[in-house]
Amino acid sequence: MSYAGIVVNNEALSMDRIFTYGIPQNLTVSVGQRVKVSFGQGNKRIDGFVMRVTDEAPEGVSRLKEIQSVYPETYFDEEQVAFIEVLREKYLASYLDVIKLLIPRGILSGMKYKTSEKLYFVKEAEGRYDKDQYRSILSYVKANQGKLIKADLSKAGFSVSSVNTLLKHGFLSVMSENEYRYNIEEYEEYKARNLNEEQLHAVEKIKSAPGTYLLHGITGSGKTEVFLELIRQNIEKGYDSIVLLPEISLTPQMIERFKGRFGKDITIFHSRLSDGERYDEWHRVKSGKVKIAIGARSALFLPFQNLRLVVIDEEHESTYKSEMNPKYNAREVAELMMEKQDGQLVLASATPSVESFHRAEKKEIELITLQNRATRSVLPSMEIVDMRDELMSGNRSIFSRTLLEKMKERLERKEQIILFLNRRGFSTFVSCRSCGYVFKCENCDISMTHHRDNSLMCHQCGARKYLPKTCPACQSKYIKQFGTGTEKVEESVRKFFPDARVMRMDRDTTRQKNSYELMYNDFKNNECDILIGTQMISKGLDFKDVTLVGVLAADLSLNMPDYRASEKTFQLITQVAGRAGRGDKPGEVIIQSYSPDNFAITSAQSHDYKGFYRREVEMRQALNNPPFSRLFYLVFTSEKEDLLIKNIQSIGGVLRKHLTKYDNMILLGPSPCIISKIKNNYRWQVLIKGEIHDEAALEIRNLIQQEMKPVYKDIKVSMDLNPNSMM
DNA sequence: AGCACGCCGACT
DNA sequence: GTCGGCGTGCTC
Repeated sequence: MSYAGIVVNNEALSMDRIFTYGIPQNLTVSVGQRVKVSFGQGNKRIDGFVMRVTDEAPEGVSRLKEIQSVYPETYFDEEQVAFIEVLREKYLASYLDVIKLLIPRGILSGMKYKTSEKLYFVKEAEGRYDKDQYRSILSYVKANQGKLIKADLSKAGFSVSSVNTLLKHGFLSVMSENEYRYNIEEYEEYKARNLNEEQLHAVEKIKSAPGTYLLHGITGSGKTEVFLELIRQNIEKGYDSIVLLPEISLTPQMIERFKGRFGKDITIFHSRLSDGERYDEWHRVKSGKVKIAIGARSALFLPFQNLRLVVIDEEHESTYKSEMNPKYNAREVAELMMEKQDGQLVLASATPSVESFHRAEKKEIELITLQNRATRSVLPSMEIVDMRDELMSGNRSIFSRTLLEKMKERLERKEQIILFLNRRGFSTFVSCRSCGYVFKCENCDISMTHHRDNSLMCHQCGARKYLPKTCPACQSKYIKQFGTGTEKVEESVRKFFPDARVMRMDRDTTRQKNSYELMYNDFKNNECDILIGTQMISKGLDFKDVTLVGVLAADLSLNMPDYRASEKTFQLITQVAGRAGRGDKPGEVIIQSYSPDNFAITSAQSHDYKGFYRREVEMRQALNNPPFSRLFYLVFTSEKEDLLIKNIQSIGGVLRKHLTKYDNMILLGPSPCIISKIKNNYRWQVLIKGEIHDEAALEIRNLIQQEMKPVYKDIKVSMDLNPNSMM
């Protein structure tokens, strides 16, 4: 008898292991297949996935059960089992979590192909069927062999019962065909452009050897053309390619470009697809019909057979890190995949992450630079406006006088304006309106958060102090809590320029399926003068008439309680500035700030990535932040606040003791999370910082699971290595 | 997670 | 005696 090692579809923590089932004589079972088994005392019928098949009987198993049935499809092969194991350990996830990445969503709920019954002509009318109505149907079907279904004939005015008669007597036949639900919209051909010398050099370099490359190209330097050429060459060799983009960059414009170049042998894979569409795209890849995938992070797991190229555009974007289990980072996973395949991973950005650039400096990955704009347009001129001066001169509005003046000018000249305000979800900080002083934690270099009892608290280490009545730096009384959103901007713009056509683009206004495209087209067709938006407008948009970009509050991202606040600010300003002056007319950017001397802002102003990077990396090193350390972020949640606090304190003690066995690993907290309660669940956090290698993280995970066993029903734990955000 | 087993108190 | 309430432990 053969045996199968099976991961069962049960989310429970203690079920995360491999169970052995017997394979009955009448079934053929192989690795990667989905099977039905009975499980537990109740013999509940559940699905499982085959991880291995052996002839050796399992040891120490008293009651061996047999597999009941097998599904036809195979979701992974033996090689990928090792990959599943690696991801499971690296991201502290379960088998099931990882397997779910590899199978299209909707599979577990039994998704099926959508089939359609296509009609075929068989023979000419004869005998008592030789009548006009039959002959016309037959000739119509003959002319459209295999293209029509009954509904089409009905629409064309034929009688469906006559069609049925012809089918019944063998004049017509039907064949059911799988119908793919992918997007078959029309697209214009996007011709290959001649690459300039820099671009050619980049292509040559990348294709010369397998490995990871960091493609650092200023905005407008034509990185996309480099990808397109690499993909073309890859296809020529019969290999597959994946291009990952942040969700917000999957603009119609970008999709047009890829489809226009490579036709329909491409899949666009993102979160807006329905389960059915996702299922179909997955099968198109699986069956080898598709050689290229463009998509968000999850596209990385499409079942390509010969994947040799992965491009991660805007590699600095945080969306490549999953917030859900497994909390994987697409950059790391892609690298693992390409190492195994001897393929190439291209990380591309105008503003590379500090982490990636640091790796390039250490020669772990190869740096390739594109220094010139591909088109003849020049980089926009950048001006910083000190908002403290505005306040002193009695201007309390969101707009500086300079910006207002420039806006007026553009409106008169019928040029377009983009106003950017990075009001992302949660953010509160306290700052002095007169001198720009921001209350920060002395230990952590992050902004302190204002609490209702009028205290300031550091949510990283738990330090607390009272909010003084006057600014510690300049004694002014103008201490204010900040918070302005795009809606308020829209209102102000309408007040200042009642005749201007204004559009606001953020998560609230683009919720509906086509709203993004509609707004995009309106703006493109000059049916709008001023576009106000969040991150969403910071990248990918290419409008030739935009000559002014206003960054309303550069400080918003700068004062986030996050060690990457400066990095994010530099990236955002640079990206959004890149929207200006893409056509013939030169662009101008106004950056409004209360801390105009901050190096993140001044470096962005002078288009100086290297300068920014140098300063930032020094600070990271001084504070032992990544990339010089790793962070391990643990969040404990419970509805029972007192139970949570009691347990978190003891966990804190146990952890602190455990960490003494490592050098250079410190524990911050326990402290309440920045968002201290979500949906009636109280949240406390612990942050471990230091040289946390994967094994140490696993050990810590196991220790915590052990410690939390008695209260596992009441307290949930989330663990994230190298988290994106710590809220 | 879900189910069975088993130990204990309350009640016919 | 016996019904059921929940704590404990196992699931190939």
